[in-house]
Amino acid sequence: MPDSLRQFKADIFQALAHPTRIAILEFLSEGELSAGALIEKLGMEQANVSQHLAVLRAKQIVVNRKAGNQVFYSIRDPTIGKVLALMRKYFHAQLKETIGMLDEMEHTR
Amino acid sequence: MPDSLRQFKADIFQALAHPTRIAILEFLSEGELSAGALIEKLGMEQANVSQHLAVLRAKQIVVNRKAGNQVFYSIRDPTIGKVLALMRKYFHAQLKETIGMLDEMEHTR
DNA sequence: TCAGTATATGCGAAGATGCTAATATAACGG
DNA sequence: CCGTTATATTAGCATCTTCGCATATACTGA
Repeated sequence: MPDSLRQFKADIFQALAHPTRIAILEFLSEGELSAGALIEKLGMEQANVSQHLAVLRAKQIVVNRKAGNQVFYSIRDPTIGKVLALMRKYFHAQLKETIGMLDEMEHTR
Repeated sequence: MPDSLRQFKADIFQALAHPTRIAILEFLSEGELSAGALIEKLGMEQANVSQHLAVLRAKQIVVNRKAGNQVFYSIRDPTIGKVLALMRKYFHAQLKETIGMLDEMEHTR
């Protein structure tokens, strides 16, 4: 695989590599939301959220639609949602494994 | 979802957010490899590859096994491989969309 | 024990990222 | 046109990341 493809993937992962942006995508995975609605749900500075949205826009992970005064955001490709779902699964697997290890330690103590 | 979970996911994505580390994982997805083999396949500085491996180790994305002189690495959870496969699919979808746009521009020119 | 091979780690420079505060742009109602 | 609301952008600072270089550690065979 050419390095440019890997760079592309790395860029997408980089865009996902922030808790706030993950939160934004999780909210958006349930449907379109205005920037203001996101700001309220996240409870963060307006400028900060706007910057995170800019990152997601730059990588074309989200698209926006202007409606009068407001800007509505949505996830462009549902595959991104699947990636997040897989990560959830991954997290659970890791958690179970950790618990299993703790269990074993408990028994062999 | 609590923020700690999002932080966890973000940390994993951060670990994936580098072309070299993606290359490493792609090589490892075909099976266990020694650090030396990876260095050769990647054609990069030994110390650099070792640092990237350290990042992947820290997030427990890869595990290592010592065998005499060498250290063999492998992917701990195949879910990570699935995430990479999904990203490949995502890339193709994006590519197709871009080509489609170019096509349209061509026709309406 | 010593030389050689394989791998990891520490350090400093250069660049990227994320935050806050301030400011800019755009659309609306009056 | 004016003030207000919604959103984006800029600037400055602190922190993190990545790299190359040097060095450390660990194992092997003589």
